[in-house]
Amino acid sequence: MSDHESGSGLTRGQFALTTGCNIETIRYYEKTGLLPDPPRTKAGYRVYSAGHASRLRFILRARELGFNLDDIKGLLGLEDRSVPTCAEVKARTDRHLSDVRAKIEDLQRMEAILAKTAAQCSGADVPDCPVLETLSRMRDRRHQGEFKWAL
Amino acid sequence: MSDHESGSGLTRGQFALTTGCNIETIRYYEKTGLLPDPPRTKAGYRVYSAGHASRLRFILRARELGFNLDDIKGLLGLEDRSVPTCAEVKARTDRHLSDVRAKIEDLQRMEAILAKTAAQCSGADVPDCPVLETLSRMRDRRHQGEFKWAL
DNA sequence: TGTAGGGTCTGTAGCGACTACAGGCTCAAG
DNA sequence: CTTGAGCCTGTAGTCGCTACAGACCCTACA
Repeated sequence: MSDHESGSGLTRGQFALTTGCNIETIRYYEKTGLLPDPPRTKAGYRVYSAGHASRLRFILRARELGFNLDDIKGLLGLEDRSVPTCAEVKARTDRHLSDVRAKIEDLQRMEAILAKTAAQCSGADVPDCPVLETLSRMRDRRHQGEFKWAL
Repeated sequence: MSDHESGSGLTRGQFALTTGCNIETIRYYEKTGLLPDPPRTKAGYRVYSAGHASRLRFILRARELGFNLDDIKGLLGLEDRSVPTCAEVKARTDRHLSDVRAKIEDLQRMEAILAKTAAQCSGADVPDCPVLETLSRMRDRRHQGEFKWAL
């Protein structure tokens, strides 16, 4: 780098490697305001330092726990003012936790039905199939719209 | 309807109401080939009949069990030829079932950590928070990229 | 000094499964 | 004949990335 800044700065590629985050994801987090715009070299190359790394790791861990990016902005205090209080964080976490539990329940319902019907399959090279039977006859559960998250 | 066809045809709105499916979703399923293009009145209005209804219900039930639209095309025999064999359906179902189980496990991991850390919160109006502590210090699990489905 | 190759820059499009809207047409009731 | 509801089409937005095109820059080697 003709442009080299004193010592510890990382390029985008190095930053991606050391944090284990996809290089394009980093740019996306900057665009959406989760990561601050890093300083640049004269040529316009980003230069990352330790502060960026610890914030990115925070974000990645929050994603691992299933928080969405808006939630993470809240956790980082990027929404209204500075660091949120424990009460605010707890409220957000509790909301998220109940979402997670609801998803688990939905998936367990699916799992039970799928396992039961698949177990009835002959596995033969014939068109008669218990799974298709189930899908043709299953009673409406009026849960439509509640399971949409599952894709 | 000046255009009325003999008896049992439904308009798009009626079809949406009786199947409980969003009106735009129906059009989307037609566009993507899951539902056949229905016949039209002279003015271009769609006319749905019993066959459409039972296929749409099949699709909605498969979605309730978490099958994606490609899977559903396969289940409906829209991919290669006609009705798939029991063996093919079972294979698809088993694949889907193991996806569902993997998602349940991921969510349960999240749930455990979230519940544990949220339980440590004072809930007070202070900036010190066990959740933020956890997110700042959590060990890397090297599961990055495996939980991405969860949003 | 020239050049080849890698890395970086920007903006934009694609994924899946919808959902929503704009602007126009048609239909039935009053 | 008007009014308002419903239908038509095409297109854009959602979320969290991911991938690409075309340009620029930087280093290493001949």
